[in-house]
Amino acid sequence: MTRPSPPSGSEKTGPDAFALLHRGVQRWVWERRWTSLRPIQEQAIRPIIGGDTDVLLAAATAGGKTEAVFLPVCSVLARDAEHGESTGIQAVCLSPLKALINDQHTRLTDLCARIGIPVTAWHGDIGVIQKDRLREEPSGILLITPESLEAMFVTRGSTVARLFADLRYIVVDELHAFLGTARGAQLRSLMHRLERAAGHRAARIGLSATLADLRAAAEFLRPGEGDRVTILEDRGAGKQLLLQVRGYVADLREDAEGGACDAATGHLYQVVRTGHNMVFVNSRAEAESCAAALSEFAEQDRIPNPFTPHHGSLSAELRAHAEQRLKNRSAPATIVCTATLELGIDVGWVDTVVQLGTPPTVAGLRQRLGRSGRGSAPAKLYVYITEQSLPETPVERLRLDLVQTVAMVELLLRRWCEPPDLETPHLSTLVQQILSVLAQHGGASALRLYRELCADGAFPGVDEQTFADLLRALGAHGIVTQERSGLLLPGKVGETLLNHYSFYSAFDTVEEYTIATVDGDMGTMPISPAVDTGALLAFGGRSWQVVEVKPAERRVLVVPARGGGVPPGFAGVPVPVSDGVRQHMREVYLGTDVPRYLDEAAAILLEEGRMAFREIGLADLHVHEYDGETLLFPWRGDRVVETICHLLRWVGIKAAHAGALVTVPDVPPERLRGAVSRLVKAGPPDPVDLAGMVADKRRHKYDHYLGEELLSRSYAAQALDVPGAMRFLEQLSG
DNA sequence: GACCTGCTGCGGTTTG
Repeated sequence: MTRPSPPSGSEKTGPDAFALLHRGVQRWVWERRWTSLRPIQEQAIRPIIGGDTDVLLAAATAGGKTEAVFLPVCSVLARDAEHGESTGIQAVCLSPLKALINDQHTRLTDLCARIGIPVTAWHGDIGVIQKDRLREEPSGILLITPESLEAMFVTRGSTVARLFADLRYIVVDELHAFLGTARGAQLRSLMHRLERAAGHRAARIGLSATLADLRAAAEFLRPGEGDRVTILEDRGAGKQLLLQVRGYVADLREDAEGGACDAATGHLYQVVRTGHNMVFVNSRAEAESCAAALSEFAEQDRIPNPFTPHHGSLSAELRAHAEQRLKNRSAPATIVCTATLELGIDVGWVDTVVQLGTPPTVAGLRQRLGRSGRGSAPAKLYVYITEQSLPETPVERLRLDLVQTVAMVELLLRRWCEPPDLETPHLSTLVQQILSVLAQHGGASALRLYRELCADGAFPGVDEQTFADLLRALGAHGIVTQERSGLLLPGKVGETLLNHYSFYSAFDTVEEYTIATVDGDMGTMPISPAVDTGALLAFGGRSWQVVEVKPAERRVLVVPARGGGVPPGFAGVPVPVSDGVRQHMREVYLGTDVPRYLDEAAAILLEEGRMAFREIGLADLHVHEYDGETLLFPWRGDRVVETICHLLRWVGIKAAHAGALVTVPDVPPERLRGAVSRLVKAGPPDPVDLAGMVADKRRHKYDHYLGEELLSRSYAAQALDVPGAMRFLEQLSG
């Protein structure tokens, strides 16, 4: 066969970056007939082969990140193998999804087989045979979830040091998915514990979507040394974006199925009835009802139904089937999905991305948009916003959904996105990690625990005093117990937690029913609200009738029905709106220009919102009286708004958080101002005291073992912003 | 009205 000339180098990396790759790896690249490596792939070779620096690689989905990491990693491993130097797993790749691991396993197997490096995929669906094989002969590359790695520490702690003795690289896939989350705190701790078990540092390599603050991501990757991480970014060629925000009005009070909703769905149908498209919605119920509504249009048109719902309550099989339909280019296919398809699961390029309703976050909107634009074709995004007809209340007149959407699109175009909270210690996850370390070593001293978990910043911000307080609280709850020698062991409750498989995840989930048909399980639904025999359900894009509920087995049996199903009552918590978005909403109200990406109806809605903003007098005031209630408009994120409510309650005023605003019943503006002035004069309470007043402070899996004092401190740090709230109250009183 | 993610070990039954 003919050999194309090797890919050429760029100025920045020198002409011989490709030459640094192992011969077997070079051969594999030639066989792929790649005419050149992408810039980020070339830039990554030198620092990764050098092995003496951590690397953060940021590029859009399908930007070739996986190869950028594994061409050099495999080169190093292949050379080691030739010198017979390795006796253990040399590279661990931590990934947030099982589907991504399967994907990567397929992609890497061919390259690695070529150079004789074993690749092992390891997660809950992988059989015990493959796992045993790796435990007996540890070597090569391990692709694993944080939860499975956690399980390895807990159930076979004594073997970890041997398995990872030769560890050179820790790769984190989709790093942005971990930032600022419980799972992220766990991941950080696991990386730290891996290096401690190995007895040396490994080069950490993070793969991320392009995010606004890559320095913050670097700091997450190597706490305390983020400024020494090598950052490689491929911002792409600045792909052209075709964007339209479409406005609709619907009278929600009279008929939820009203005419304007149909108008929006009717237009949407015309946009997505052909080609390959993704419609993102903000809830699982909406994914079901929207897919059903679109399917009805298809039925009326007598065309094969191209619409499939996709969300987290559907079984893995049904989801894989939907993904397969979208990938298959021979027939039109449109998937109606929630955030499940934001992460990097490969569904190929799609023609058009649609967002129904306000996007959840700017970062999420960017991820969703990134799915569109095949090759050099422009990315195409439609956003549909439905506001109420005949608005009466200030909230209705302000057209908040549309204005929030405009603010988010503007921020997206400026490359801004929500900053993750990386500073606050995640005490719930620290509880999990304490138990895990005790299981790993069969007990440990308090000092060893502190060194292993908190030193070097795996849990930044946890000082020795806080750690001691935490251990005391855990002792009081039977999570840990102390021997006379001082050795800490899991307590009775701790043992129970450790012995159940649900221990390995850092996040919490509620128990659910499995929805079962004669052909197999379709997915899950909440146990509450209760479902009765005979009820009609819309699920997986079809209608079903419940024939039996088996509470003991946690199963609901269903049979196909002819239609009329309603989506199950999925439970959920709101996604908080960030400070940056709310502050920019105020700018949008104060502005006068009408963005070109608004259709006529959306432009009218924006003008209506701006007019209401001026009429209510919000340009100068942040307070308004309506229908016996005083309304406050802080134009700040949900965290600040929530804190304002707590501060008002602190001085005896009943205040409620309602989206962007605070409502205060039965207190006229003047009296409220007086109370706020006194609060400002007296100065704010200690945030921990303020938190102490909050009835239910539990937010994370193990929060209820923290004890009142630590829980208040944790809540104050994570959920409150007292300085931010005081700034608004000072404006109000001033 | 409101996202997503993950999971061991063992005992039992069935099948070739």
